[in-house]
Amino acid sequence: MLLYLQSNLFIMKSLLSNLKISVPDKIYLKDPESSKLGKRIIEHSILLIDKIGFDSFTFKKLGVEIGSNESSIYRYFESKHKLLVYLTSWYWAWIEYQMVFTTFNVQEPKEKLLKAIEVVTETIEQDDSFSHINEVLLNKIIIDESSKSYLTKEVDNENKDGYFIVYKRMIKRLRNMILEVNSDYKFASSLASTIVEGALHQHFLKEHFTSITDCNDNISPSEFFKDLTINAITN
Amino acid sequence: MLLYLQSNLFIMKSLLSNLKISVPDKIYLKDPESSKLGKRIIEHSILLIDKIGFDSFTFKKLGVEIGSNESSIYRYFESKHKLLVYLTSWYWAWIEYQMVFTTFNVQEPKEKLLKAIEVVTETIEQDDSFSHINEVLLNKIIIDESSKSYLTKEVDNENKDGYFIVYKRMIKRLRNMILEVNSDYKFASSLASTIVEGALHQHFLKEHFTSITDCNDNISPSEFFKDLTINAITN
DNA sequence: GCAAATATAATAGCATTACTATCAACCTTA
DNA sequence: TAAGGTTGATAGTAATGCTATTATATTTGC
Repeated sequence: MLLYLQSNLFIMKSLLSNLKISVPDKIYLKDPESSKLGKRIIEHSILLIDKIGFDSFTFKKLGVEIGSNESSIYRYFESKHKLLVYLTSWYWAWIEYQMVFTTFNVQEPKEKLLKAIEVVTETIEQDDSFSHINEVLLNKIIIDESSKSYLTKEVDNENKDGYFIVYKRMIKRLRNMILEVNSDYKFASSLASTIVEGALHQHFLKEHFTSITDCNDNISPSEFFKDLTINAITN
Repeated sequence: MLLYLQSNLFIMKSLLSNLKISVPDKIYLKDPESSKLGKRIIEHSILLIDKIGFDSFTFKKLGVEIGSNESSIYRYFESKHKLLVYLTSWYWAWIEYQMVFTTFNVQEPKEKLLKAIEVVTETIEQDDSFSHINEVLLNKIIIDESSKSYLTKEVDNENKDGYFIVYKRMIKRLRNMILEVNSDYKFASSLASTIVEGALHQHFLKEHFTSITDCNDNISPSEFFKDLTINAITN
């Protein structure tokens, strides 16, 4: 199955190189995909946030990193918060694409669901379709920082403005696959959101709080959540 | 069972009024429980963080709120981050106490586990044992802000210094109760940590992202996690 | 009841942050 | 070649996250 997944990934990557991951345009002032500087902002923001953490990250420091001016970065994003929202949206849109592609031709609902869970919970492998984006580091940022994008006093307004649609849409797809296996299951949405956030959390724990997780180099969060899901919905 | 739980709570509260919730002393410079000002700092930090959010919260604003000086607050806590770590430790120690007390005399492992899950996942009711602490608001803060206490570049050092032992100890108790029901279950630690963080997350979703949760006024996160746990570990 | 010790308040100061504004330079492309 | 848009440089501002110093209360121990 791993081999199958990998060859799938190969086909998908060649497809993706002609595609643009679509992020809601309210998030940015100017589309960073539309210019060289914009791409450098995305590329180096990922490197810098991974290096010093989102809390210490500033546009001034990013400016130094890309040999550009702070004020130029402000022309793309209103604030570092919006940049984080952009990065998380991009990430989930990319995961969503992989999820849809990987499960598209799978008939058996259970097999389909398990593949989808794998896509959202597995450790990320480098994808070279988007040369300026380091997906491995972006995944680390999602694990360490993404919850800060919605744990704010402005969530409800930003949610109304569509900042989190990609994330919610991806979770709804997962919920639907759960319901395809068992349409009587009462908690499909909660299970889907628990799988996604829970997997990020288990990845965090295996790096920092090893005593309260079973996940490590041998047991992956993916394994745990596949077992959990199957037991929860099939009886 | 609800009645039984409530009478238990009554006995527990009278007990608690003679007890002090113990928080690791590395977290503070001066024990806020040791003075009137210290207690005012805790009391009003809960009110103010709930009101304006942790990101906008500053010691200067808190000083205004309690009619005291910024520099006086700095004598109790090095930073607002440490104050958050203090509040979360206090909260989990309080939950841990309720968990131990509520399950103490319960013989049947499954019943014991279900009661423990209820304690960690249910919406909090006001507890008047600690007059300066509003547990309902503190619970809201835990839902909205607690992950910021460990999602930092300093986690590993702070973890070594024991900042998170209360939290980890509470999760280990829950893991042990899972193992008492089924000692062969392979993911007891991951399940315990998923229940605790997952419940906070579901509480957040039912307030802000209702489309990706099944939880609402009729279905509680507690119900979901009890069902999930039983299906996961019994077969 | 008074002195000593301790806690708190007031003020100032400082580097950094998170921006905004202005203007100049440059680079396209019609 | 003029016009429009993009980027860079510089400056400025209010707020943040502290530290330091000194003065004033308050508690306590004798």
